[in-house]
Amino acid sequence: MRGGGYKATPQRMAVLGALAEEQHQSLEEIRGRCLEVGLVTVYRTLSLLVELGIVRRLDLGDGARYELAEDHHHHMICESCGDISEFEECPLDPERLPPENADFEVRSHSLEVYGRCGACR
Amino acid sequence: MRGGGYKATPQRMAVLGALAEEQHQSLEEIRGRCLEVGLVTVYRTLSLLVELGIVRRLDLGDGARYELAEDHHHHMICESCGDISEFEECPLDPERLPPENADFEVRSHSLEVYGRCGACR
DNA sequence: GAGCTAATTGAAAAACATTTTCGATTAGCG
DNA sequence: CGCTAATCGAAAATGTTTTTCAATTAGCTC
Ligand SMILES: [Mn+2]
Ligand SMILES: [Mn+2]
Ligand SMILES: [Zn+2]
Ligand SMILES: [Zn+2]
Repeated sequence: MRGGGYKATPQRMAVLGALAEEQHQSLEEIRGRCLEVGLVTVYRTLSLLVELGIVRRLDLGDGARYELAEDHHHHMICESCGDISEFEECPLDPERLPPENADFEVRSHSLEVYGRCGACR
Repeated sequence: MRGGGYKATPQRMAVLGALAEEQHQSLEEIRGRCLEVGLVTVYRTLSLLVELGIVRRLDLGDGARYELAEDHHHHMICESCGDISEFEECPLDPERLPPENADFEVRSHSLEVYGRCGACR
């Protein structure tokens, strides 16, 4: 973070701290964990962290959510209670990407699985 | 559409016509293809069509996009020019879903592949 | 440790996106 | 041809994100 000539401000530390407390939070949830940081700064800091690759932004249909960009993983989303859980084992068959005949250089992918979690069945 | 007690209004037909012209359009793009339909009605009609399962809403990070809900397929998104292309062959290994030890009933999934299209290399 | 400066912050305003309201219109039915 | 519940749309309300700009400050220099 310092490397890029960015200042380590208390606001940025607070947002990072909020992100560390829980994955997949909305901006408002993050904001709730660092009320001393101005709204504009939360927006700006999240944009910056995403830009720097420190944070990943998720679009799961109910507005943006943010998570610390750790290892490659995927999400299971319960359509009943909205719970989001993670899993690491990538069920993609690398042989089949890119698809046959497609002239495309694959850089990354995102996979979300929808259904019902154990608690909701 | 009639089945559910909904009226087949010219506005709804126009929005469906716009959707048929191209996949993955934003609301504003759809609106551009049926200027005779009021903005509020475009919002309402898209919500209704999504509700009815006729249209699918995509969240690819740059705002909502809509497509006629045809067969199951996935998307390749060019990070350079933004082009979105489709492919049908699902590269998921069904053996590996749900992941081991996960107590989750899989209903559906969405997969997006990011990279560079042929034209952008 | 004090001083300097470019980076950062935050309150207010602006811009943009979506939903609600409610009176006017109309598709579909008899 | 009426009737009526469904639909439409302009305006207002609400919600979200970005821009502005004056005040503050982190990190560097001396
Ligand atoms: Mn995650
Ligand atoms: Mn598609
Ligand atoms: Zn659940
Ligand atoms: Zn491209």
